[in-house]
Amino acid sequence: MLEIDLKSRIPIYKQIYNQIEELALKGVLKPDDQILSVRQLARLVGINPNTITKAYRELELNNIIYSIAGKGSFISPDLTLVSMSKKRKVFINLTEEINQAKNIGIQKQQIFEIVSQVYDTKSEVENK
Amino acid sequence: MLEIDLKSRIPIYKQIYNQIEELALKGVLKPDDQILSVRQLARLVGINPNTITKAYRELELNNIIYSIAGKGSFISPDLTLVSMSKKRKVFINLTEEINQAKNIGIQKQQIFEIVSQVYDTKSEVENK
Amino acid sequence: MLEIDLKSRIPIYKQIYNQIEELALKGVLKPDDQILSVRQLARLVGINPNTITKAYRELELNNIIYSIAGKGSFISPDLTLVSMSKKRKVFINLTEEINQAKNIGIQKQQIFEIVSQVYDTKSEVENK
Amino acid sequence: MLEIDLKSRIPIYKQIYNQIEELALKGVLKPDDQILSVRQLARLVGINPNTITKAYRELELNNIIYSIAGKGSFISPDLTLVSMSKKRKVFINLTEEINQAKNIGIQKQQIFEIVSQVYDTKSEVENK
DNA sequence: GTGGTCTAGACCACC
DNA sequence: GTGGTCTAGACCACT
Repeated sequence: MLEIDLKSRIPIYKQIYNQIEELALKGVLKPDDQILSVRQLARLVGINPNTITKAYRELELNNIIYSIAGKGSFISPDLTLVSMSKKRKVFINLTEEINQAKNIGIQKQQIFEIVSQVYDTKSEVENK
Repeated sequence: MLEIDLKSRIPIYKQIYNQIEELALKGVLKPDDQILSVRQLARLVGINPNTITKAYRELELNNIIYSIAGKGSFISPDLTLVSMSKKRKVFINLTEEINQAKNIGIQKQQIFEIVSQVYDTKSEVENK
Repeated sequence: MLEIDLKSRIPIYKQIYNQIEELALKGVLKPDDQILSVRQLARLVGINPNTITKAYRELELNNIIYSIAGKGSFISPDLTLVSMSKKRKVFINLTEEINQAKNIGIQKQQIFEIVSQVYDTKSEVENK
Repeated sequence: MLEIDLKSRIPIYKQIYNQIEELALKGVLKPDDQILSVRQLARLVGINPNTITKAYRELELNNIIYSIAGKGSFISPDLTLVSMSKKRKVFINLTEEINQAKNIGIQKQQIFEIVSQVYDTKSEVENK
């Protein structure tokens, strides 16, 4: 289900966060789907459960999953809201960065190349 | 000299910042050139001097201009350093943002549209 | 938490900036700690919220804090980087300023006095 | 009279500026003393006259010398004013830098060491 | 509630 | 004249 790169500069908990978020926002995981428990996932990917807990905590803070004590963790039902607000953020940030690029004289064409390069390579898990 | 869009969702001070940065980094404004005073520019574009001050302050913090109380504001002499370090940052951030956009399912085409929208805004310098 | 001297020739926003920077870089405030909101701090020290905003803005531009509209302001997680690059800068600038002082005939003793004056200002953290 | 370091990162005109300023502020050159003409000094130190001109122009702008067409250049009579305002600036900058040093946890003792190091080495011409 | 932006108007020191 | 600081009060979007 998940791929962890132990050598990456991206913290492991963030890699887990990003992949679950992506699966949820893209609809692979449906609302109210139960996801693996902290311990199950920890065993599966061979990572300390505390790290998984940290990822789940952040996912819960951002309303991507919800956890019920004694039962498990589930995908939030109101993901469209999350998705919308996240999309808005990305749009704003992207516009800002493109503006910066324009300011220093980078050509439109160069940006198209970066875009193509990102979209035409395998999925990366870069996030912030 | 500058064009302000009061209806834009980009803050006024940021619009001013962007345009002066662009003029400076592209070399239209030369090192040690004096730029309009806070009050002059405020009168010219019809907005509050505090808003101009905010833009100038930010420009100064980023070493794009320097201000001398009682004398005026001037283009920094060492813009190549700014430009170099900025170029690196912009490439990194841009790639990261595009990656995020991809991760949440935004299509390549939509990004091209944002790019075009930013680049096709009229601008005094955009004539190459 | 903070002490403001309204009669000081150092601007209020700079006093606030300095004290929060000091608390953050010395590790009293930990990464991701939430700090007082603009309005809370304004009420606490009895000055205008805009002045606090100015201090926080500067702290954010220098990556010492980060602010999220609607949530609050927090200590940056990557303070070691800030601290490192800042240390280099301070050493260079300090040496340069001392050199200038020497060049215009200021005595060593006078500089020692300034240093003592700055360091012997009461401060919550100055207890080592 | 003057020492020029062609390999220094400090611009030659600035080196000349600094040394004449130092001689004037320390009283080695007295008010209304005539200094070498641009051409004389250029020949003496083996530098292009344009560079000397630039140094003299800045000295005149800062009221350290005054030039009379056809007669030559002279040390300003009101150097105490210059000296005072320059001293004030240095005091302010120095205080600011020491504050910064304090903020990142540099000890008083370390600053004393830098001061001693600067004062106990031969005169440097560092300036900004 | 939060931070972000903007205005209007004031006073200061420096040039 | 210049930039720098500060106040008082307003509106916005987001949580």
